[in-house]
Amino acid sequence: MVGVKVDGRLERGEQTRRQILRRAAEIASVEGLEGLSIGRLATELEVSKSGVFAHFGSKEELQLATVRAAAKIFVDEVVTPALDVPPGRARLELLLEGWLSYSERRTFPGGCFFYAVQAEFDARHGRVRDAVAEYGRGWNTLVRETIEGVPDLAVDADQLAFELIAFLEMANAQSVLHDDPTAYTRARTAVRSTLDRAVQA
Amino acid sequence: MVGVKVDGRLERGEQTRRQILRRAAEIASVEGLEGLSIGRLATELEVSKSGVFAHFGSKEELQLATVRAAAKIFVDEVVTPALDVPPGRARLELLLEGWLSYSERRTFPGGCFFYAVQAEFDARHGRVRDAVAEYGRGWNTLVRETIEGVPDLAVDADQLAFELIAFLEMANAQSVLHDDPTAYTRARTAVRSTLDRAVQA
DNA sequence: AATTTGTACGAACGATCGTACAGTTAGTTT
DNA sequence: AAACTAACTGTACGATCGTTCGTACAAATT
Repeated sequence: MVGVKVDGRLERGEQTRRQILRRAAEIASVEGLEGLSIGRLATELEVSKSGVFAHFGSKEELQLATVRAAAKIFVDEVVTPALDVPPGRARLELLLEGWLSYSERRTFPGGCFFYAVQAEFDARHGRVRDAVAEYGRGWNTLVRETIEGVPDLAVDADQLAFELIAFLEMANAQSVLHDDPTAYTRARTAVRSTLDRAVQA
Repeated sequence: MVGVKVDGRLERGEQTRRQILRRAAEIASVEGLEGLSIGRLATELEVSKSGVFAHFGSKEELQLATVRAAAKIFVDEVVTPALDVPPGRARLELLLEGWLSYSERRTFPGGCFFYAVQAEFDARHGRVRDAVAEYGRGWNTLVRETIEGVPDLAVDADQLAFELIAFLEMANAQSVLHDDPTAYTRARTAVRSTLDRAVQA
C-alpha cells in the first residue's frame, strides 16, 4: 500500500515548509540565522511574508526548524554513509572524509552550516544556542565513539576526536574565508598522519 | 616637553571614539559585527545615536574601525609579547600559549574576536570581509614565520601552522559553546605533542 | 450540498534599523 | 571679545524588522 490516503492540503503545506527550510538553511550558512529574515525569505521564494511566518509562529521557531532541517541534511550526507560500514578504521575514515567532502562540495553555499551557526550563537543564550550546542555535542560523541570502535588504537579518544574535528573545521574555515581549496588537502594530510601516529602507539 | 599643546576637543573626541570601539568590539565578539547596532551602542554608552554615528559616517566604517581596534588589542596581547623573545621554539610556544591565554581569559567576552567575525563574514563580500580575511592571512603568516624561525624543525611550516592554529580555534570554539575550560587543556596537549613530533623529525 | 479545516494572502501595527541635518555647547584662534 | 571649529545632541526620514488579524480559497468531512 504505497498510496496511503493523504490530505492534499497538509501535503502542500509540508512541501512549502520544506522549500522554506531548504532556502533558510542556505541563507543561514552564509549570513547566519540572525541574518535570516522572514521578509527576505518570502521575497526570494515568491510567497507572502505572512505565509512564511504562519508556518513557524515566531522567528525563533523558524531558526530552530532551520537547524533541525540542516541537521537532517548533515546526517544524510555525512553520518548515514559512515554507519553503513562496520565499526573500525574504515568507518572512521569514511566519516572524516565524508565531512570534508560535505564541506568541500558546498552542500551549503557558505560551507558547513554548523560551523557558521556555532560561531554565531556560541556566546549567546536561548533555545537556538542550546539546540546548536546539543548537535555539536552529538557530533563530538559520534566521532569519539567511532574512534573507540577502532581496534589497536590505544589513545585518549576524546583527545583524538578534539584534534581530528579541529582539522575539519579549520579546513572549512580557511577554504571559505580565503577561497583556498588547498585547506582540504592540508586537513587530509593532518588527519592521516594523526591517525597513523595513533595506531602505532 | 611632555605636555605638547593639544586641542582639548580633539582629545575628548578620541577618547569617546576609543570607548565606542572598545564596547563595539566586546559586543561584536558575542553578537557579531552585524549584531552591532548604532542605536544600541549609543544607549549602552549613554551618548546620542547621532554622536556615535558622526564618528564613523556609516555602519560599514564603524565595523571596519571595530576590526582595526580589535586587531590592535590582539597584537598587544598576543603578538608583541612573543616578539619580545628571540626567534626559536621559545618564541613559538609563547605565541601559541599567548593566544590560548588571550582566548581563555576572555579578553573579549565572546572569546576570540576574530574567530567570531571570521565565521560571520567568511562567505560574504565587501570591505569588512576583505579586512577580516587580511588579518587572518597576517596571523597565518606570523605563525608560519615563527615556525620557520625554529631550528631542527624540518617540516612543512604551512602544514604545521595549519594544524596548530586548528587546535587554538577549536579550543576557543568548544570552550565558548560548551562552557568547557578543558578544551584548552586538550589544545595544549595537542600543541605539545605535535611540536614534539615535529622536532624529532 | 453544507460545513469544517488548513494554507496562503494582504494590510497594518509598533519598534528599530541606518542615515540626514540643523542646532547647541565648549574649546581654539584671531 | 568675536569668529571659528569640532564634538555632540535632537528630531525626523524611509526602510525593514517580527508580529497580528481578517479574509479568500481549496480540500476534506459531513
